Amino acid sequence: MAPPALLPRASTQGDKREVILAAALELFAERGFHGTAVPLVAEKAGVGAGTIYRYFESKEALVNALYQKWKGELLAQVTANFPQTAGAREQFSVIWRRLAEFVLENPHVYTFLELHHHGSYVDAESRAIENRLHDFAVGVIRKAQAEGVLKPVDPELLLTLVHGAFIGVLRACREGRLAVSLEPFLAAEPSCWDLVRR
Amino acid sequence: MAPPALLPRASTQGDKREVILAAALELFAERGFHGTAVPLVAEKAGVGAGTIYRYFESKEALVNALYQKWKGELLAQVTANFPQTAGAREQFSVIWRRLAEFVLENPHVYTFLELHHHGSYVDAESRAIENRLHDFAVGVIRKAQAEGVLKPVDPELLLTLVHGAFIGVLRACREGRLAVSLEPFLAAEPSCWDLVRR
Amino acid sequence: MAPPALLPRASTQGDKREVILAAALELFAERGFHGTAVPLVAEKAGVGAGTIYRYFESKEALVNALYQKWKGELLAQVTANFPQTAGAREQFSVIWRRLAEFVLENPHVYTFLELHHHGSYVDAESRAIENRLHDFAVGVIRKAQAEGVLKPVDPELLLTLVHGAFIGVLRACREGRLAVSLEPFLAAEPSCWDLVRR
Amino acid sequence: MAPPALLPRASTQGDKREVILAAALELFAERGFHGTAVPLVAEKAGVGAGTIYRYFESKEALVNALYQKWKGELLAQVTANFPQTAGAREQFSVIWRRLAEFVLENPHVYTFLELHHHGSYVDAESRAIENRLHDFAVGVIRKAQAEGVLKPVDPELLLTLVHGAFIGVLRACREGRLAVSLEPFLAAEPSCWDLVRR
DNA sequence: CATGAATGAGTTTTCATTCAT
DNA sequence: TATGAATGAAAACTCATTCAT
Repeated sequence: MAPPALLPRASTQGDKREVILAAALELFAERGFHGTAVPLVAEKAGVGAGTIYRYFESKEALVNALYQKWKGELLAQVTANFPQTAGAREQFSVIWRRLAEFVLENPHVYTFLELHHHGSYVDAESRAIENRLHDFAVGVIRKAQAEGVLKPVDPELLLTLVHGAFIGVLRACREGRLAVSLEPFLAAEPSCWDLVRR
Repeated sequence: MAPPALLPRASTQGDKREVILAAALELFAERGFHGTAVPLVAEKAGVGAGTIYRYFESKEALVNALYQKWKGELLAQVTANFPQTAGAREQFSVIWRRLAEFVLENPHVYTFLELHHHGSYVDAESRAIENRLHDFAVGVIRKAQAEGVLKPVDPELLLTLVHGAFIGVLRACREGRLAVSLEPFLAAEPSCWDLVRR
Repeated sequence: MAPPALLPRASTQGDKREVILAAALELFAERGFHGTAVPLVAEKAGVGAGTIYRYFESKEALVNALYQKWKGELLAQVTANFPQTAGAREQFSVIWRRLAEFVLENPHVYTFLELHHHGSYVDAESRAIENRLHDFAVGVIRKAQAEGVLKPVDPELLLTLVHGAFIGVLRACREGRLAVSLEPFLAAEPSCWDLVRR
Repeated sequence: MAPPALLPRASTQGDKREVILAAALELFAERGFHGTAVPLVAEKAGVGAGTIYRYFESKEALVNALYQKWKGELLAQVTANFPQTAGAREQFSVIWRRLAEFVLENPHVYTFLELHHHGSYVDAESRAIENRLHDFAVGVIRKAQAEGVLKPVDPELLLTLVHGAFIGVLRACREGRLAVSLEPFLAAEPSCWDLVRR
C-alpha cells in the first residue's frame, strides 16, 4: 500500500513504543508522575490503554525507560567528540552550547529529567546514567582547575552553580520571562564563565 | 476546662492548623502533591483525617495555604529592614545570606516551593505573592545596574542566573553532594557576585 | 435508638467484618476465588467496595481469613470434648455426626474449604490449621488400629476413604441427589464404619 | 512440504486442536477456569492466541469441549465391554480398576472434571454426558441390590459413598499423602466393597 | 469540635477477544 | 490458515471527601 514500504513492520512496531514515550514525556513533564494517569498517556499517544502494558511492564517501568532514554541521549550529545585538548574556556563554551541546543531541540526533556530526579520510583540504572554525566563534568572541572583557570574551590560547588544557573535560564524560558531561543542562553554564557573562572 | 486560659481556644485552634501545615509541608516536599494522600498527612500530623477538612476546604486549598504561608514568610524575611541605601555589593550579600539562612532554618520549605511552583493546583493568589518577591529582586537589580555596578543585561536574566545558582547549591545540599550548612552558601557567594557584577 | 443498646459500637464494628466474611463465603463457595469480583462481595455484603479493604488487606487476605476462621471453627467443633476414652466405634460415630452437624449448620463452609484447599493463594497459616485436623484424625485412627478394631492398613488410606465418602454425601446433597438433612449422613454412617472396621 | 504426507492437512489440523486441549486441560486443572488466561493456554500449546479462536468459539466453548471430550472418554472406558453377566463383586472390581487406570493414565483429567463440575459455564450437553455415566452406575447398583448382594439402601447413597472414597484416594495421591500408583487404589478396593456389600 | 469509618469515583493493571497481516 | 499486536471492558485496589457519633 505504501509505495516505498521497505521496512513496514519494523517502522510501525517501533513507532508505537516511541509514540507512547513521546506522549508520556510531555505529560510527565507537565503534570508529574503521580499526576499523570496511564489512560491519559494512552489517549495522547493515540493507543489503547492496554497497549501501554505491552511495551512497559508498569507505569514505573515507563517512567524509568523514559528517564534512561533521555539521560543517555543527553550524555551522548554533551560528551560526543568532546574537545579534550581544547582550553577550559572553549570546553566550557562547548558544553554550555550543547546543553542549550539540547533543551531547545527537546523542549520537555530537561523539565522531565529535573522533575523526576528525586522520585522514589526512579531505579538504580536510571541513577547510574545520571552519575556518568556528573562524573564527566567534574572531570572537566578538575582539569581546568589544575590548569589554574577555574576558581580553586570544591568542583562540586562550581558544577552545581553553573548547572543551577543553566536550569534557571531554562525555567525562565518555560515561564515566559525569557525568550525561548538560543539567545538568552548565549547571553548568559559569558556571565556564567565569570562565575567559575579564576 | 483550662482554668487560667488566657488564649484557650485560639491557641489550641492555631496549633492544630499549624501541625497540619507542618506535616503537609514535609510530605508534599518529599513526595509531591499527587503522591501524598490526605490520610497520610493526618497521620503524620497526629489528627483525624476529617479534621484536616475543618481547617482546609480541600487538598488544593491546603497546598495553596501552605504555598502562600511560606512564600509570604520568605518575602518578609528577605525584604524586612532591607538596606535600601546600601551599595549593590552589600545588598547582594544581604539577600544571598538571608536566603541561605531561610533555607537552612526551614529545610523543606524551599524544596516545597520550587516543586509546587508549576502545579496546576496553585491558584492566582499564590502566584501573586510569588510576583511580589520577583518584582522586589528586579527592582534591586535595576537600581544596581543604574549605578553601573551590574552587567547591563536583561535584569530577568541576571535574576534567574543567580537564583538558579542558589537553588543549585540547595539541591546539592539536599542530595548530599555538599554539606548542609551555611558554609557552601558562603563559599558560593563571591562567585555569584562575579556572575552579575560588571 | 435501639432500646437496650449496651454495646453499640462494638456490635456495629464487628458486624461489618462478619457481614463481609459471610458474603465472601457464599460467593467463593459458589463461584470460586477468581470467579468472584470484589465489588460483587461488597454488593452482597451491602457495603462499599472500598470498605472491604478497610478490613482486609487484599482479596487474598480475605480468602485466607475466611479459610482460617472456618477451618479453625471446624477443628474446634470436631475435637471439643472429644471422648478420648470411648471405644473406636463410638469415636467414629461422634466424629461423623459432628461433621454432619457442622456441614448442615454451615451450608457453604465445607464447599468453600474443599474448593480452596488447593489454591495458590492459600497461605502457610491456613495450611497449618488444616494439618492439625488431619493429625487429630490420624491419631484417632492409629489408636483404634492398635486396639485391633480397624483394618491394619495405612491410616492415611482409611482417613482419605472415609473423608472422601463424607464429602460424597455432602456433594450429593448440594446437587439435589440426596436430601439436605441429617438423614443421609446417618444412613451412611454404618456403611462407612464397615469401610474401616476390621 | 512433507513428502510422504498421507494425511497432511487433517493431521496438522487435528494436532493443533488436540495440543490446545491438552494445554488447557493441565492449566484448567491446576488453576481453575477463571484463573487461567487464554494467552497462557496459547503459550503452553505453542500456538498464537488468536489460533485458539479458530478452533473454539470462546473460552467457555473450550472448557466445555474439554469437559465433554474427557467425560465421554471416561464413560467409554468404564462401560466398554462391561461384563454385564458377571457377579456384582466382579463388576465392582472391574469398575474400580478401570477408574483407577483412567486416572493414572490421564493425571489431570479427573481433577479437571471434578473441579469444573459445578461451574456456571458448563453447558447442558456437558451435563448430559455426566448423567449417562451416573445412570450406568445406578443401573449396576440396582441390579446388584436385586441380587441381594448390596446393602438395600438408596443406590444414590451407595454410589456417592464409593465415588467419594475413590476421589479421596485420588486427592491423597495428588497431594502426596499416598503414592501415585495403582497400589493405593488396589489396597482400597476391598475396603470399598465392604462399604457397599450387604 | 474532632474523629475515623465508610464510600464511590478514579487509579493501575489484566485479559478475552478481534483483526490486519 | 495462523498469528500476535491491539484493545476496551472489567478487575483489584486507592484515596479525597463526607458524616454519624
